[in-house]
Amino acid sequence: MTDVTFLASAALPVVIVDDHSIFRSGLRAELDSGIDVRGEAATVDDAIALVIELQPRVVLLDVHLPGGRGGGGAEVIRDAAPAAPNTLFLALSVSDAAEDVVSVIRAGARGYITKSASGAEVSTAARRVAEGDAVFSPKLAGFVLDAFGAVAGETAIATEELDRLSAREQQVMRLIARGYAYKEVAGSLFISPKTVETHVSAVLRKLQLSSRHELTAWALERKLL
Amino acid sequence: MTDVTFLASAALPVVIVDDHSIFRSGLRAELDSGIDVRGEAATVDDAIALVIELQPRVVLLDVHLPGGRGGGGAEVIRDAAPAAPNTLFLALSVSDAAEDVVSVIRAGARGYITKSASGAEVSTAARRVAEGDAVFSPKLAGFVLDAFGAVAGETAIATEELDRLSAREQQVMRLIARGYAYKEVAGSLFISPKTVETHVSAVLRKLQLSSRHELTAWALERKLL
DNA sequence: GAAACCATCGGGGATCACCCTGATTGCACC
DNA sequence: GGTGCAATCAGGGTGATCCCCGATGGTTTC
Repeated sequence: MTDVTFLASAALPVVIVDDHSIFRSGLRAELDSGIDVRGEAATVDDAIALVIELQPRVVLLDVHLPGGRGGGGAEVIRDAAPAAPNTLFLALSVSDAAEDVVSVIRAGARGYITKSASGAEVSTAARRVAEGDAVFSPKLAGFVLDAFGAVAGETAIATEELDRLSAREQQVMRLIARGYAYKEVAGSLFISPKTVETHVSAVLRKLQLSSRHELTAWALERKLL
Repeated sequence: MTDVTFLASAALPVVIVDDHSIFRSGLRAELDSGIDVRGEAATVDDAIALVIELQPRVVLLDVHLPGGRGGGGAEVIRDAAPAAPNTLFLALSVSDAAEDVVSVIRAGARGYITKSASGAEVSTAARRVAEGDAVFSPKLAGFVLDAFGAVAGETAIATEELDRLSAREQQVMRLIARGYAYKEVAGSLFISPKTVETHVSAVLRKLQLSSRHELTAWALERKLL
């Protein structure tokens, strides 16, 4: 999609949600001609009703909002999105605190920019969200990418301590760490509970742990489960 | 930062890395005047050397590349980035496979767009990367956001369930999840082991867990320890 | 072929974990 | 002033956990 087809297409219908009326009117004035502000709301409840009524393409959504059940912008997304399937949400906030970003992104926002952005930048961001893009302020980009990298790269590596356990001991260890009782482990490995006991003792001794609870924590830390 | 100051600033110095010469020349021709292509490379080794030599602001980097140790674009980032601290990498690829995206993002790329993008789109993406933004194609935006939500959201959800526990119960829960025995918890909180038992029972019931092992796993998953 | 593991099994016993049914105090809400 | 909840504690019980002591047979290693 090129800029030409873009400018030639109809203006982008948006709704502004923010509890500060001065900010709303400033934003309305600063947005460029490619953005068509269809409505405004100042509280969680008003915003939900307005979004469902107007079905805008994009909602410019403040993160901190009064009303509703105190969920702020995230609550608006959760409640309005099911009834507005073609609406996308772009979070606007003065804050770049991790918990704010997390809550709205999890709720389904397609972007997050700070209020220090200019009208032109917000306009561009709204269009990009409408195109399906994810938009983040420079400050947050690194944060999001780090989190993404963390979830994508969780492949635990070699553990020298693990090598000290025999194959059977490792097998028993994994089951014990998952919380299975001696009897259950015995049943699933077709051996006696007493044998399981012996293996567990060996595992605890070799790993210098003192209980199966520590074993669970040990295994979880190393992502062995 | 407005568009005006942007256009007024010097052209953005970039390097193109791709093993297809036709694509390189097409990209060079299609990029707008705000982009200054300083050089091109076709292999991993050439790319590393060129990036270190020219220190461009942005590298337009193909994901699949011959040469090096077979690491493709990710290898270029890993080897060149330490010696080019002010250089940012924007991945370009025909593929939108998860593993390709993951490898270059983990290596440190600040964006990932598919080769179906127009020259204007690549130009804009390069400028946005230079500003510190994270750029993703629409197709990938959802993928990245999902992954982000997955890793970042558990802390948010945990608080909801956590609120169902009284202050004292949370206190006991943390100690139990760390593997302390009833007696130890009792000693450190100056209450009777029997009271600890009562609290633990309440915690397990409220969280719908059946043993302290599950509690340990529950707490670790939510990074409460 | 002895030494060093590994895997298998058992008895006995001390402690721990978990559940049940109680109880008391204090605090807040209506 | 009753109703509810959080926090404290107790008795009694069942089963699980963990350690001690053993044992047998198999493989690998030197």
